Amino acid sequence: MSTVEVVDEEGPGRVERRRNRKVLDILTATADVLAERGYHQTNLDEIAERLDLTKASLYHYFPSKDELVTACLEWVGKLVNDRLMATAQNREGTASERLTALIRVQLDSIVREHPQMAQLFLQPLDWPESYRERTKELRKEHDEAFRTVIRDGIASGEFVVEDESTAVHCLHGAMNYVPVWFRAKRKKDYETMYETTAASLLRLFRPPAP
Amino acid sequence: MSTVEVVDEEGPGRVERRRNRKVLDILTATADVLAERGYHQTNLDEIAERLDLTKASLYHYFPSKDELVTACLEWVGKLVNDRLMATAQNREGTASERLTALIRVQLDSIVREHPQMAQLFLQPLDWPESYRERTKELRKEHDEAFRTVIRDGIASGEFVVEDESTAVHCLHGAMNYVPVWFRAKRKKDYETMYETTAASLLRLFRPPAP
Amino acid sequence: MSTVEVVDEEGPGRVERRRNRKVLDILTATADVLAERGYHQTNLDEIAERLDLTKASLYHYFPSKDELVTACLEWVGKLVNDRLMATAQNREGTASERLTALIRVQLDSIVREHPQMAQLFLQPLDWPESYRERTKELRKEHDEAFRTVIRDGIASGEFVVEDESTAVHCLHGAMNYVPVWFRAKRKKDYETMYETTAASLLRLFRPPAP
Amino acid sequence: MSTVEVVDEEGPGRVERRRNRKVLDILTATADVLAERGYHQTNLDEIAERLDLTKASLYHYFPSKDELVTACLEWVGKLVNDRLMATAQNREGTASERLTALIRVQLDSIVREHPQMAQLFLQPLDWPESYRERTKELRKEHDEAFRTVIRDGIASGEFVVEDESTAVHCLHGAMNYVPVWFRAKRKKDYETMYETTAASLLRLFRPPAP
DNA sequence: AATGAATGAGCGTTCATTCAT
DNA sequence: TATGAATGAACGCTCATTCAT
Repeated sequence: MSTVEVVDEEGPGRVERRRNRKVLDILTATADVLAERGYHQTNLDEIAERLDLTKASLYHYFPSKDELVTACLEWVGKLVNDRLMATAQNREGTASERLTALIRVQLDSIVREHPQMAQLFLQPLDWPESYRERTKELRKEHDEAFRTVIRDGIASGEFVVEDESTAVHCLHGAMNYVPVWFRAKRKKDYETMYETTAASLLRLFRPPAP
Repeated sequence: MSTVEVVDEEGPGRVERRRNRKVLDILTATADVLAERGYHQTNLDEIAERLDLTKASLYHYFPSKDELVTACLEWVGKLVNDRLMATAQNREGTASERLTALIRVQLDSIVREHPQMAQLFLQPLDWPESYRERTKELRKEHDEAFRTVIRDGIASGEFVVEDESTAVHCLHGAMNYVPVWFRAKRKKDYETMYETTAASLLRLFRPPAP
Repeated sequence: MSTVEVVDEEGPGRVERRRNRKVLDILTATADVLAERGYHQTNLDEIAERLDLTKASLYHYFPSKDELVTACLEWVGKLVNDRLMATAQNREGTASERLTALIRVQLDSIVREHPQMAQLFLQPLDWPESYRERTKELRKEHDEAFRTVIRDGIASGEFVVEDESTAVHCLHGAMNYVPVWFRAKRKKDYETMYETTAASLLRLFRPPAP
Repeated sequence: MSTVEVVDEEGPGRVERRRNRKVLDILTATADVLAERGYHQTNLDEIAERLDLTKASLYHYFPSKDELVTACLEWVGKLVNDRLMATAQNREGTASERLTALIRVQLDSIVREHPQMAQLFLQPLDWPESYRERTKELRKEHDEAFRTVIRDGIASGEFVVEDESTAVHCLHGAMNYVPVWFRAKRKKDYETMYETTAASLLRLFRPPAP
């Protein structure tokens, strides 16, 4: 029962496709509720209700609340990581341009697409311990996407940091905090925020004035 | 029952002093449990047990769990804000030196003194809505401590930012994220981390190389 | 839908034979799970899984869990009763020899062949009331097999009892208790246990020393 | 929180006495429901209802259903064992008289006083594994009460058995089965049944006629 | 005949809150 | 002031049963 594997919409049979579609629906609803209420105020009844299902039906797809939430985080995490990886591996442009692109992808993901994603990185104390382990790999991949570009920048002399890890952590902390303070009124606001925030954060890596 | 007012150890009568001392004990225990377990895994039984009290007794001092936690956050928040304010108002030294000092105070507070404080700023989704409002004032004060110095720096030309608010938010996000990734093994580690982190974050405000 | 009738492998048509074979498979699997887990820990999913079926498919053969379990008990009960009856009706040998044979058949059935059978007689309180009634006939037949021989023994003076019913109940209680305490390590152990237990229980009927 | 210790009605303070009395009430109600419905059909709501309590209130006295049931079995088991021990240690009379007394005590306990006690020894498969371990000590004590007298009888030549363990197991099996088949109509019936059953079972140990 | 999906009813457990003493 | 007792509301989870395909 591989419900926790990231879902592949291309199942062979009709039945599997139906099931996968349903799993996707459930993951989407779960992501929504998580985003609105947070983990502890997310209960299975609410998720089920949004899907016009009963709580018990969710257990046909996921064996527990924790597995459901984990699957949800892994699913969204994978989506984000894929975008980041694709962006990171594009070696055109300066390190600054590439890092800016990464920051924009990340901000777009956690602010607009999947507001709850930030939680994945913030790792609140009162989430079940299991999540930390289950999403370790995701966080590692995520980190690597950024480190790849940053190390390229350092190697080429375009970036200068006192301590790489510290700088990267500060970058992540600052990015993941954005959903807390940013509220868009118009669509244009997102773009402006991405621009300004990326410019600000780039300074963590660009050499300072003497 | 103005339990949410910050407690003043100097009450007029003997009885009130006794009560205030007890309230302080409760707040301390609450802060400890919050720091260890996080909000949702913090239950009144555990707080009471640490105080050799019963759950019911807590209700003589705080009318609800939310009030208790709020009072706790306000108490700790006040302590931090006071330290920050004192630091911010000391106008000796360059803006960089003063901002560095602020960052060190903040990191020391949320990493070493009151690990749960960071939650106050991260505002997890699944905390009761009320906290956000109740701690608004605290966050404003806190923000102002930093803004005071940063504006001085900008005014004097020592600091240069594209957007002040964005830079400040990034600073806060990065600082509050530190408890998530930093683990000290020796006492000395704190000092080193303060140093490196402050140096890193200062770049958000120092003029970049052309 | 006479699923509770004992299944006769010789159905007229091909289709019925197929069906009857399937019913037998289901009963066998049910008996296994009942024996391993006991009634309340037996769920339809587990039975279905062992048959490479789904829970829903079981409902094509039995209208409810209770009917399935009842049918299972009746099936196994019939098997045991048939063996007992055949043994009881063989009038060769002394009453002691014939009773010993019955005891061995019964022990062999409930300890080795169908460990769950004992439950049929122990009638645990928390089984649905219906079982008691549905298996009444079986218990009666079962009882009669033993009574036949015992009465013969009493009539011939070989057996002497204060109260026949009491002695028979004691016999049953003692036999059905064997699965609780007996654990075989080698095949030979069964034989030894049959021997010793039968010898012990025979005393309930043999005339005591004066 | 020693709720599982056998309750001592003599607590020092008034509060403790009140609590112990309540614990006893709960154990009694639990024993009743267990006796009527069996373990799996016993739910906390029913126990609570009989006590004019809510399910949640039970958790002030016992941390889980399993602990409650275990405590109940241990409580009743202790009562029976104490009676048995006292009877066994009285060395007056012949071994037959002493064993008869033990059998009467046991029958009285499981048929009249605590009908559910028999379950303790029958160890149904579908009870949680934990019970088997938790009540091991009780069963051992129980067994020893009988063995003491039986060994005395064997030593003095009054009893003769092929295999002591087998005989004792048969005795237990037969005794614990009594609640299944015996229904008293008048008070006198108990006495008659004790008499007849004890006489019958004694044969397991008395030397058989040659 | 077979099954995936769905569900209702039920259960054990947790916990903030209330109240009489 | 302190507390033991009690509780209602909620939640995660299980499972026999039903039904459309």
